[in-house]
Amino acid sequence: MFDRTLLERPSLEVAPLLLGALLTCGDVSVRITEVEAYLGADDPGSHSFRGKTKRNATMFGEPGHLYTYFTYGMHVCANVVCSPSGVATAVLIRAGEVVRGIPIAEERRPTAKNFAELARGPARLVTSLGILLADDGDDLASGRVRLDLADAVSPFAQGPRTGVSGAGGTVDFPWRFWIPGDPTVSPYKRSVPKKRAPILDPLG
DNA sequence: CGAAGGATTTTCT
DNA sequence: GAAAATCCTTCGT
Repeated sequence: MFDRTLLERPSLEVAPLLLGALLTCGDVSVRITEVEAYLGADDPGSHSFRGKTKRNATMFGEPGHLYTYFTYGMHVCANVVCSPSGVATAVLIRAGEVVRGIPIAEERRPTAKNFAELARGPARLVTSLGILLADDGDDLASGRVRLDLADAVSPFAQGPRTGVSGAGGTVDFPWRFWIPGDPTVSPYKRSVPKKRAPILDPLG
């Protein structure tokens, strides 16, 4: 099931609807367990904050398309474009559970020590599925990468977004959504980071 | 288990 | 030229 009208809403409303949904590329499918909403004008952490560029053009287009981007010199991340054309919001897919094509995913992610690590983390999920930078802009209803909202009904938890540095990371907004207790949700940044002050030794 | 540092290149200032 | 919506390895407890 793919309903584009659901995705025409702002990413903050769409994000929880994606939990439990199925993302498929080729012979591998992932059940989405963790996402983050990215807004437009009011969100310094969003790629679309400073207007349209060559990289983020897909975010400004029709909802229900795939927005992929290259980051940290080696990683690709995947988003679902939300909001009507001209309004740039999107939901970053942060983690999921591989439910089909596990042997293929294991081959692509040899460093994964167990099934939960196959797609735990945005770049890992993209690697397991085999999503490419070239898939940017694809229609999730008919493209190489597809989204199925059929089972997207799960209880969800909500908390601060993670991994966002710069201006967008100085304030914690509850723009991250996940399925509580799921082993595939990123463990290294919790909903309430410990964030202890560094322990200083007065004697040096 | 947690903290810290390196890898590596695109993008925008 | 600096920062970046990350991941992996290593080292310490």
